[in-house]
Amino acid sequence: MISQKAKYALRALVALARAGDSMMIGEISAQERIPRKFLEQILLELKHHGIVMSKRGKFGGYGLLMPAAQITFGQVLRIIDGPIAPLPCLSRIAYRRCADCLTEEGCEIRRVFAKVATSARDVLDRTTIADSLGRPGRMAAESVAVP
Amino acid sequence: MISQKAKYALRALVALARAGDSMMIGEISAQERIPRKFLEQILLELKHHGIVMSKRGKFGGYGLLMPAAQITFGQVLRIIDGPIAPLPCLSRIAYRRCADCLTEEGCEIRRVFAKVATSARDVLDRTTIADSLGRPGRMAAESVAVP
DNA sequence: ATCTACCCGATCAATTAGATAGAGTTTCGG
DNA sequence: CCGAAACTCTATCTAATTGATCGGGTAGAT
Repeated sequence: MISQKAKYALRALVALARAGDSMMIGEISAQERIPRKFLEQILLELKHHGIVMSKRGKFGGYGLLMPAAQITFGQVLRIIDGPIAPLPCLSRIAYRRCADCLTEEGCEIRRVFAKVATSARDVLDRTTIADSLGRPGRMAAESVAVP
Repeated sequence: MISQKAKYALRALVALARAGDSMMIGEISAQERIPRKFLEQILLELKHHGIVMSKRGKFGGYGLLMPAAQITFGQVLRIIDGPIAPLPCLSRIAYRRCADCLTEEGCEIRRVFAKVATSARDVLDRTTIADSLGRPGRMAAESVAVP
């Protein structure tokens, strides 16, 4: 399960992408039904990671810092929830050896979950906020296809 | 991330499958480096779900109740960790509507994670304990293939 | 009888999730 | 310059979950 926080972060980014320009925290909060103060934290975190930018003061607000077609779900999930990998010994951003595992190559569990991790990353690192906005059909790879 | 508990459960089952017959908790615990009392809980839970059986008294122990080729990773994970789905609204065993989501069909987040869930289940529900025991190569689907 | 090994409920410490609070800082209109 | 609006940041809180331990209970073999 992904955290509620990550879901909120993705929803906020989708809202910003759909709006096409900057929005105030209050607007996003109301439109997406996200607790306002919680959303503040989330957007701040996304800002610190260079995903969004903000303008302070009256008529301030948040806007995307990168094109929506360059922000992947994987990127956002890693910022908010940490590793996507189902086991610490399979994480690329926060690898940790399993303390109770003798040899990594011989680990049956690891072998199976490596496949799960690969296919999850396949989807999450290829799907962008812009992709998710489109009609239910085609996403990622197919988005560049010729009609 | 799957829980430590689920990892222990899978490791215990793999150990039982490899051994080919029943083992005492103490043996599994020592061989797999799993805290003994914690392992008791886990095996008990697996027993309640019909995955393993036990014999009490002197020379007692645990054994697989189903052939290792019929116990899937998905099955074990659902017993120990609950739903595999990354969102409650995508779970088959514990569906819950997202409280903050207006329409399920229009939810961009859901659409993307539905793909992740499908590919995770593809692996986890097709891979059995027996599969994981084999040589690093071939698993699941391919195991019935003609040479 | 009694030793062994499983059965099972209670408890516990540490961490995390989800959220709220509040003081501070920047920016603008007038 | 003033003050309202809006973002910034750190601290704190509560409930739930995780990972684990404890201590007795009960069945079975000798």
